[in-house]
Amino acid sequence: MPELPEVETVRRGLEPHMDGAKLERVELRRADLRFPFGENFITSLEGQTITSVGRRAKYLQLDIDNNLVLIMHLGMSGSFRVEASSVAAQPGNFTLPKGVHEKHDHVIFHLREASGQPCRVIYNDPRRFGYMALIARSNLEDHKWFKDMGIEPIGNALDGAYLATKFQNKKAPLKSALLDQKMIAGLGNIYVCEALWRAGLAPTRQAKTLAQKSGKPTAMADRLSVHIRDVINEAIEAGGSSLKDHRQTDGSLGYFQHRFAVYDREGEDCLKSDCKGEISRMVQSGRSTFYCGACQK
DNA sequence: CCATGACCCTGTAAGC
DNA sequence: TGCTTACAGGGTCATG
Repeated sequence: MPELPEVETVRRGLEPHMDGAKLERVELRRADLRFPFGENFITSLEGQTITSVGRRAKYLQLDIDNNLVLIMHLGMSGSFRVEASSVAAQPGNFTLPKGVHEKHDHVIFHLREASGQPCRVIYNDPRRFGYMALIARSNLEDHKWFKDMGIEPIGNALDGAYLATKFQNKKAPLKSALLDQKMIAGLGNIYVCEALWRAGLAPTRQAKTLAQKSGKPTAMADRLSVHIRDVINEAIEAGGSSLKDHRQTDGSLGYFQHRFAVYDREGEDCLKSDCKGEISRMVQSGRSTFYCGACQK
């Protein structure tokens, strides 16, 4: 499910329950996801308190009060659900009703929320492309997953000048360049397609054609940067996209998929006013690209 | 440097 | 109804 807007939606769903919560028990229902859990995964977490629930690109980052960071990546099919009591916790030994294991529930965090309420956070991942790892806070920036990571697509760092500079000598197709996490981290297949359509730029165009010889940003690079930021922000506001029934942590559905202009719309009419084209599908670097051949140049 | 394909794993939908 | 195939939001690795 996970591009940046979906991961951010998950983060916002987890934060009220996990920020300040104590990890009373960590239950692993198998030895690995995509990678094995570290040997000390459980013992490093149990009894500790979560001090913040953050995100970098498509990675969730939970700060633990023993100077470790719990990194969680959702892969293609990972999701969380929260089981919390709706009634105020009673003093003493209040506990949640026994939970029901669903297929592909792999990790269960048994929490005591900052408020004192008991809570379970359950990670489910049919394809197991997701992963979790503990990294020392002091080594985080140097870790292989983060050291070459590009800028966030939302925020001030992304503008036409950044794109023009980064793409200066890039012969790769624009679509591939935008998927490169070393350029912009967190952009995935869907939102790249959507941003290119909004900007009226062909996914096949060489990335370097957005950069001027002088190195100054072109109108195209400016336009693209604006549309990337807009589409990501709009998707976050909409609670992400609910493909394949992916749900938010409270079980509700995001609805941004209803606003896809090109993704999964092969053969349908282009939605740009005055454009008579229809949406095509092609494969670039092994992934589907959806685009309008008539208005994306 | 770049492009392509295989791979990790399971579920779903389409086609026969 | 069953079987087979293609495909899916990510990311890494080997190969040419």
